[in-house]
Amino acid sequence: MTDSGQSTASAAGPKRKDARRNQQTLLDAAAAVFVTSGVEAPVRDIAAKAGVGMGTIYRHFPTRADLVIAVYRHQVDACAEAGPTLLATSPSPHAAFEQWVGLFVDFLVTKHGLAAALQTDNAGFETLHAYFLDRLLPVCAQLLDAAAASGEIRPGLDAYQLMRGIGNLCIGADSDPRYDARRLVALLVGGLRRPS
Amino acid sequence: MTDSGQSTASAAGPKRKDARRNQQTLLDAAAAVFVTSGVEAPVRDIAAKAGVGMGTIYRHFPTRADLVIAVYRHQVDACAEAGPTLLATSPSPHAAFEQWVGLFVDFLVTKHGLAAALQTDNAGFETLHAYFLDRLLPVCAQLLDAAAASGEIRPGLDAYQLMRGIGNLCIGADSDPRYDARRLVALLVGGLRRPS
DNA sequence: AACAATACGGAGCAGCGTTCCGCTTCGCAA
DNA sequence: TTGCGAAGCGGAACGCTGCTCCGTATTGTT
Repeated sequence: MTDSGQSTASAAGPKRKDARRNQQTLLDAAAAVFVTSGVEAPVRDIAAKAGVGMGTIYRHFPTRADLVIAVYRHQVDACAEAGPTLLATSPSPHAAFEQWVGLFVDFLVTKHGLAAALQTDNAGFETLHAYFLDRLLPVCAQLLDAAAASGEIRPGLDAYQLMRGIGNLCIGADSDPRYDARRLVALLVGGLRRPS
Repeated sequence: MTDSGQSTASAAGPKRKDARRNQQTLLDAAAAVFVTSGVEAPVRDIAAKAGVGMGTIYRHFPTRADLVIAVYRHQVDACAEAGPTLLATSPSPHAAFEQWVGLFVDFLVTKHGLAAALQTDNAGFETLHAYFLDRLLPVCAQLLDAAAASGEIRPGLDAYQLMRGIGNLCIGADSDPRYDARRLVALLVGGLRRPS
């Protein structure tokens, strides 16, 4: 269930050349449409933008969630890999933790509708939710544990809840200038700080 | 635009008796369906449960949001009225504020899918969003200001962002036992506390 | 050049919110 | 009681989704 390269866009790509080309075209089109219309843009729009039929899209990406994952995979991976790096290069675990949270929030906030799609109740996007969790939860947990171990924050909140909370706070952060998700997330993680 | 009794279920109800009866039947059916299937339940289900046609539902409640508002109006009003009361009876403004937040969170968390529906990006529910804001934002602002004036919390976060943050944190709180919205909200408002 | 294997396109299905209009029911007036 | 306009009703129908299915076209191998 945690495999990669089978149900989601396979790593090497299909065998035939036209198929590989279409897959890339689709990824580019999807990325473009996601920027303008959000992650929940109609599949037909993406197919039209790519100049392919509906069948093609679903053959390459069995589910809309798979397409979203494929489009953002690199950035999610980058975010995951930034965790250990920050932990190694930051003056304190807490600083690393806060920087990583900032990275995560920036990512979510700049992807129109992604945070909302991540919520489980959104039908058809469970795979997306699961992917983010698989990829980022261990990283978040590591940072959180390190910060707790260094005594800079109160322990007792698990990484899962923290990530869900942060994700939730990012919902609708675009499309509402009065709402500043970064600030609220800062407040939330500020609430974790140990009252020294 | 802030009137009541016209576009949403009118206070006195329609003139004919059958219409008034149907309106009540619809409210009861909707309330029941919301409990079992959530706020985003298909309109057809509600009509079926009430034993009326689609036309009837849309004549009484021009929009699904109007129906949701009508169903929860009493509870929202109660929450709004609790604000001043708490402020008058609590030992400190900050205590009143925290109690009110607790009330608000309890309300949201126990209504399956309501918090999610409140987000603006959810098409067709803008009216719902607006109603909650109209009704609760002044109350929240009053409590927040009082708590800030008493020096118990840091000023600088407006009530709008706070309410949106709380609402967001409540999304998906049901249907996920691992997620405790109350706790995260407590953390968030805890982050507001003045470091005395 | 022939032929599997593979991929493609888009019509079609089911489920949603919402609209529309012919028919029914209500309640008043005669 | 009866007549009748107005108010209300039901559900077929529309447009929009995500997703499936299969006849047709493309590919690359023999």
